[in-house]
Amino acid sequence: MVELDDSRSLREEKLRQLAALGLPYLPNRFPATRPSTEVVRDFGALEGSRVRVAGRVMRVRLMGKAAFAHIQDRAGQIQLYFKLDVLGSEKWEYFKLLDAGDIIGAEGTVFKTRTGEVSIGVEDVVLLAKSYLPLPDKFHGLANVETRYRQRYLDLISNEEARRIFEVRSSTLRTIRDYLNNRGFIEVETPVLQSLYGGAAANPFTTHYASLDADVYLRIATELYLKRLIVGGMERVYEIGKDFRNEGFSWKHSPEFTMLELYQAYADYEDIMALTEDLVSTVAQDICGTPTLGFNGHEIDVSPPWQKLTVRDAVQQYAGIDLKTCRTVEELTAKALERDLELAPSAPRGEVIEEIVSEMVEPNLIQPTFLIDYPIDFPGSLLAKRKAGQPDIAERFEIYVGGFELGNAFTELNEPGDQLERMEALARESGAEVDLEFVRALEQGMPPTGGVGIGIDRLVMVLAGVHSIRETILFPLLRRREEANA
RNA sequence: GGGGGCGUAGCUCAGCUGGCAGAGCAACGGACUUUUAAUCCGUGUGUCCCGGGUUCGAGCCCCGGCGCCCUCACCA
Repeated sequence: MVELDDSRSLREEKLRQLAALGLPYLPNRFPATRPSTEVVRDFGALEGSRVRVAGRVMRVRLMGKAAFAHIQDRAGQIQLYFKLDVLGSEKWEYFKLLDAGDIIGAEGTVFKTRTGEVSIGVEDVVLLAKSYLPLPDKFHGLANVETRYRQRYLDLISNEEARRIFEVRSSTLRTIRDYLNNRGFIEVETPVLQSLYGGAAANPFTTHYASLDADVYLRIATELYLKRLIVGGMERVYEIGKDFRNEGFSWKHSPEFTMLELYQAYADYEDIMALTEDLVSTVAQDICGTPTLGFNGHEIDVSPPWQKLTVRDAVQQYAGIDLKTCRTVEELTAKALERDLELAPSAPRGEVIEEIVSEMVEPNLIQPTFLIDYPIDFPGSLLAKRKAGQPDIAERFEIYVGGFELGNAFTELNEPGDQLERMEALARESGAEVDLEFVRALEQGMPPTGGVGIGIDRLVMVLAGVHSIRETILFPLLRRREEANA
């Protein structure tokens, strides 16, 4: 009947033929539909009654004068049964001009087939949107990683696993918000474009604001602004938003990622540990129905309480080095080099410890662990308060699950003098600019405060059991590419 | 940025030692009124990522490039 070379013009021709039948097609709306899974779930009540559904045609099995098709909607799939006798010859012709991939609306009677599948005996069908392009393999789905990311819609259409991951992500965000909102936290939004960046150690993305003729940065953290809000009396604040770090991609790093940061006044890092383990286990229970998660070949139990391990004990346990007796950089560096660690020749003590921890400790922290009490000169402790009576220890913890870092937290440094000194020292070493306005906010008086930052993408990785951060990001950044599709 | 791997039909993938470009699904034509990875009969898939080179002959070998994946490095 139709003899055209490519599938697109074939489908265009089918649409013309369908239009020529004079029946309704491509309406602007198709209201009052039920989700597919609701029809299946409520079969007992719906059997024999008329329902309307809509979705994408995924597979068609044409058998002469009858046909089965599955449509997919946001909830799942349902089978439709088309029969010449029921539809009448005109509508039957209309149906036969539809293609796999088309979006259709259907109305009909709920019944169960001989093999027991809840289905809809279609009495009326309408084309809602034409698909001019073929679907990926109906059995294998779409496997090509690059295509899955560049054309994520195809991934979502054809791979149930992709839909599942992003449902987990959505539920994670919703559960976290519910949890925090119920505990008196308020959600805020702080600037993404900043004229001075800070709050973490990372290279920023730089852009230019024409109106001010000034370079501005995409934020690398929300910390310094959220603490200003604590100074302002908000007491319990959180932000869930994108941070941007101009660094390499890896299975656990994305240049653009989502971070939860929360701050609670009158709390210290012990309180924040309790909050964190309760939050994460609540989210896991809510989303997965269990505190036991499969991740990267491990069974991870996020039920509280989590193991607490000081950096000193961890280094003793996993590297066999006693930080208490081994006090000079030279001694420590020698021991690290004995263990085949790579170190810059003049690395300061804090960096040597960091190298030991990241190489020999972290990969072993599979079950949820609070690694606590960092040496004050350990990189990343700039904004952490000193432990009472132990000025060389920062009240800081990092969360490890499955051998990788999930979050970082402090009893927040609220002494402006100490903060300024430490920022100035860092500025001398690394050239980082001191955020004097932040220090001035501390001078106004910040209550004792605990705070934590949790990588949402990484949390979703653990909750969904996927090993690549890109799997948790709908549209991961890819190099631009010429699309040569005709 | 370094190292390794991959790129073949719309999709999933084979392709041997360099010798006519392959299969399944999808598509198209036909049969079939409860199928479900429907089945049966028939048809065609193509910038083998791009550009050079070697060769009588390149999907395969060599050089250069592009893209993706893994890994290392970077990551107060």
